[in-house]
Formats: sequence, structure tokens, C-alpha cells
Amino acid sequence: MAAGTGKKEKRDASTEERILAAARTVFTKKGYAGTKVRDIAAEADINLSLVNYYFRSKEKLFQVIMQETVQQLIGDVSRIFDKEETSLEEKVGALADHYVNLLLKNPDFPLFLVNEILSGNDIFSSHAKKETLFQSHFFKQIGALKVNYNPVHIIMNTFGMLVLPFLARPILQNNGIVKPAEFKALMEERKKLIPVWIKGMIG
Amino acid sequence: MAAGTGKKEKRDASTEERILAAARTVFTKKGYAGTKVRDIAAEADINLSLVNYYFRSKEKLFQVIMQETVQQLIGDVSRIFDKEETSLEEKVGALADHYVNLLLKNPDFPLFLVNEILSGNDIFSSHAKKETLFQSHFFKQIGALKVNYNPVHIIMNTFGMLVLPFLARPILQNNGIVKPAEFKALMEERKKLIPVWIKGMIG
DNA sequence: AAAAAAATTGAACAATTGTTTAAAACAAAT
DNA sequence: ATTTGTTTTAAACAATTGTTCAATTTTTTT
Repeated sequence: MAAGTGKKEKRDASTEERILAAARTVFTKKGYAGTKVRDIAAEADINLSLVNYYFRSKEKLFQVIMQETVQQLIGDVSRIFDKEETSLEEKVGALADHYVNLLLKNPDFPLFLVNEILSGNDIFSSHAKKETLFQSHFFKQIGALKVNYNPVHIIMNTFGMLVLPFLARPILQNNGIVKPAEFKALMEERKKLIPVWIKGMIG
Repeated sequence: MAAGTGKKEKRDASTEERILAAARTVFTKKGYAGTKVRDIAAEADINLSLVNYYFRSKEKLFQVIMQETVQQLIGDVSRIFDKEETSLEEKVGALADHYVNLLLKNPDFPLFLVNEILSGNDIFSSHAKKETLFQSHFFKQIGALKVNYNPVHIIMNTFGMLVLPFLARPILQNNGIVKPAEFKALMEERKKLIPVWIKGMIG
């Protein structure tokens, strides 16, 4: 029948891959409800029926994209969080570095996630590696901090400072607070500043 | 015909008001595309046709809600930003105080905005008072800062630290990082901490 | 009380959209 | 070459959903 794990794998992968790529693009840009199957077909430049032929339903296709996205996300974070030999500040730096790069390439990405998170779709809970994440070296380091407030704040601050600029980008740019060309440079600057700020909070 | 400004204003306001309240709720929770006119009618407990009777179309109704929302938002921020007599740190404190309260009451609110911002709908640009905002005392204070980086970072950090916890709340709670009962207390804690952190960044 | 205007209702319409089907085109195997 | 299995296509189906309409009820005006 359809995809991927079949025995002979004789299929030309391009159609299936094109649907996936198109789905990634459109779902990310418009969200689940805002995406029409016909949009995906058009983006992939294939016949409408092929979407259902390869993925059964819009819902199933969405789950594939979402699963793949979360997997990637958790994988990336885990690799950074698990390192035993890096300091907390270094981990924050690595996070900033990695995600600024990623978000500069995929500006719609944070909305996509936020969107699904708040639509009741608990994208992480269904995922295997989640425990790994929340018991990682990073979380141990955070928990061991000597600060007179709940150390979870540090996590919130890190991700808040990291993600918000990308969510607010249109506002910042359309109102002349940040010139379009300037945005990338600002984000590069943040790569170095975020760990400094975080260090200031805990030091 | 419809609403509000008409001459005689004889209409029982309750139906129109109920539609507006329902629309606020449903649009905020599900976004524009995810909202069905029938959802709004059901939430308001009125006949489906009345939505179009009072507001012409789903699109128009949405614009009313969006306009009212942005107006409120800009108004609140302006009141804080414009104060000549408060320090930068005090303004951040007032912001945190006001918006933590607001977001605790309306958990879906940040997503709603973020959603529209990134769907190309530049909610601020169409609004009159926007210049006021970006030329406010707050922005002057920010611009006058003696820091060796672009002062816009401070704005991003403030809003990032303020908003992200509400966007990430489901993740935090569903994974035991923050217990549901604990969340409110954490946010109250943040009211005081955010201005301290910001002060640390600029001082 | 009668007439006019406004509000409400249930039904239907029309457009959109996810999905299915049957036939055709294509590729692989015998 | 023929058969078999797979992929693609165009069309249609069915469900959803925004909108409209005609009739009824309610309210306001005269």
C-alpha cells in the first residue's frame, strides 16, 4: 500500500516526499484548520487524490508531520541538555546558537508549535523521549541552582528570550522598530547575549 | 440594521452582546479558521442566522473582535509606556503586573494574538495609536540606555519572559515540571522578578 | 387596537472541502 | 506480449460550513 517501511521499496519516493514537503510547508504556515488538502496538493504540484492515496487522510498526514517535527525538536534539545560536561551557561549558549539558526531558516516554525500546543494537542506527552528530556543533566543543573526563587523560571526565561523575537517579528518590522535587514544581525547578537543574561540571573 | 451606533438604539442589547462574547471566546480559543459560525451561535445560545443578521459575515465579526482586542491592548500598554514620571524598571513592573493578571484570566489570549500576527494580519499597523506607542516615554528610556548592544533586546526580553510561560503552560503542566496549582503562584512570583532581571541586564 | 418595524426562527442554498471511486496510464513480472 | 500490480487522474460524493430567505413572533410606533 502506502509508505516507507514496505518490503520492496520500489516506489519512486518523489511523490510521497513531495507531499510531505508540501504538507510541512503549508501546515506550518497556516496551521491544521487553515490548511486545505487542496493547498497541499497544489504546493506539491500533484493530483488531489494522491494525498489520500499516500496518507489516508488529512488528519493522518498531519500526525506524520507533527511526529517528525517533535522528534526532531526533542532530539536536538536532548543532545544539548544531556551533555554532562558542559556548564549551564554553555548549554544555554548552545541552545541559543542552534535555535536562532533554525528559526532564522523557518520563521513560521514557532507559531506552528505554539498553535498546536494550545489547541489541546499535547505534542510532547505522546512522545517517548520526553522523560529523558526532563531528567536531563540540564534539568539537574537547574534544580541545583542556589537562587531564592523557583528555578523553573530560568527555563521559562531562556525559551522566552529565545522564541519571542520570532513570534513578534512582523510587529517589530512593520513598525520600524527593527529594520528587515537588521533582524538577522540582532538575532546573531542574541546568541551571545542570552547566555550572559541568564548567567546574570543566577550568578 | 445592525449594531451600536444607530440612532434609536432601541434594541435589546443582549443578543448582540451575547454574540460578541461568544465570538470572543471561540475565536480566541480556536482561531479564525478553526471557528465555525455554528460554534459561536451555540456558545451564545442563539439562532445561527442571528450571527449574520447582526454582523453580516464571519469575517466582519472577526474584525470587530480583533479591533476591540487590539484597541484594549494598545490602550493598556500606552497608559504604562507614556508615564513620564516612572522609571524604566517601574514600567516593566507595571507591565508584568498588569499582564500576568490579564493572562491568568485569559489563558488563550496570547496564542490568539500570535496566531493572527503570523498569519499576515498585521494587527497593529492598521491601528491609529501605534505611533504613540513606539514614541512613548518607555521607548525613549530604552533608547537612552547605556548598554553595549541594541536596546531593542530589552523589549524583546521583557515580553518574552512575560508571555512565554502562558504559551508553554500545557507543556509545563502535562510533564510535571509545574503542577497545575503551582502555576498561578509562579506567575505571581514573576511579577516581582521580571523587573529585577531586566534591571540586571541594564544596570 | 392597528400598523409598522425589528428580531427570531427553521429551512434551504451554495460554496468549500475531505474523501472515495472507477478508469486510465505506467511499470514490473512472467 | 501478456499479465499483474502500482500509480495517477478526473470526476463525483458526502459532509461541513458560511450565507440567505421567507415566514413567524415580538416589539415599537401611531
